[in-house]
Amino acid sequence: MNKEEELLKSHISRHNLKVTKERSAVLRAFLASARHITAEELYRKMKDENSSVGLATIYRTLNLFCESGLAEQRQFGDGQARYELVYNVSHHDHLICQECKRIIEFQNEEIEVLQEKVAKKNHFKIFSHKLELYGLCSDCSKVQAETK
Amino acid sequence: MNKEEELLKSHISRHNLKVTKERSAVLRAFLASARHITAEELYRKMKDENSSVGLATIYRTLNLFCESGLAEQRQFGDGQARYELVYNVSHHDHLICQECKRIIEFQNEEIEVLQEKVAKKNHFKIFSHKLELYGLCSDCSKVQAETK
DNA sequence: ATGATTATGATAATGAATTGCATTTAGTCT
DNA sequence: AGACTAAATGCAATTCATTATCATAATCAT
Ligand SMILES: [Mn+2]
Ligand SMILES: [Mn+2]
Ligand SMILES: [Zn+2]
Ligand SMILES: [Zn+2]
Repeated sequence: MNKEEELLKSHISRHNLKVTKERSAVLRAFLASARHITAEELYRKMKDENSSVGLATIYRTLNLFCESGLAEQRQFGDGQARYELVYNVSHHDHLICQECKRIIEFQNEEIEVLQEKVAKKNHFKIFSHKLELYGLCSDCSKVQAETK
Repeated sequence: MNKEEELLKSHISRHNLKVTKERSAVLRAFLASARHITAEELYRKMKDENSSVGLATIYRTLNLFCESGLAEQRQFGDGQARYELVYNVSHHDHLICQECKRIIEFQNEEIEVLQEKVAKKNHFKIFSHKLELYGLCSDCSKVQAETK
């Protein structure tokens, strides 16, 4: 049993929930898929692999992952929630290419410190934050330069 | 005719659109309302002031404002788009109180510079960004401290 | 194994936002 | 001013992601 499975099961037992084959299957598929996956994408992926779990259950299970601290939901502005593993993954923010939809992760401790400074100045207590940089990745910048 | 009206009318004529009483009314109401208003809120406000414009037109007009560079849309995670005047308003980011929903604006040039640095390191070209700090404002922190 | 409780799948419902369409309006050209 | 054309409006219908409902099935403590 891997760390992620352990975390989920501990959350499940702590809340009088039940371990089901669907939940295990969704966890397996989730851990095996690319970061920042949508519910619909995960649903299709599982269907393609002949392990069909209802879409409603995918949504329910992804929410469960978030409640357990295993995953977090992201909104990158395209109207679909994306989910990513955050357990045993260090905090990071995102660069989002508006052309190819690529998502690049980055960490910047200086920015984090400055955020706290801003909060302090405003007597504000930060619980979470969202920093997203939208634009063009290097590949797409090149293409655009060539085209014109 | 104020600056905002001028900007909008210039966009309108440049795109062979038309100045209508509805658009003028929405602009007036928008400029007179609090920052970060939702379409629904603006709709209600106008209805209350006996200047009823259809909700679809409110949406269409707010989109027009965004296209003209007068306003920008924000998503603060509650599932409803908010709009704010950005013409002749300097760039800023937001602190959002999860308790009372208050929105505090701040500017931090250091963070902006660091964002560019991150982008450069990743050969990324930034077109826009979103920095939101979620938590408790000073008032709500106080209440929470007293309650427990 | 039983039984209480939780989970699932299928489908309906929700809610913000957009769209189609018949009608109205704005702006331009006589 | 009147006529014409393109654009705008209101209303209802539609879309799309997500959640809720509910009958049935599965889990798990006893
Ligand atoms: Mn990430
Ligand atoms: Mn603002
Ligand atoms: Zn790209
Ligand atoms: Zn507050």
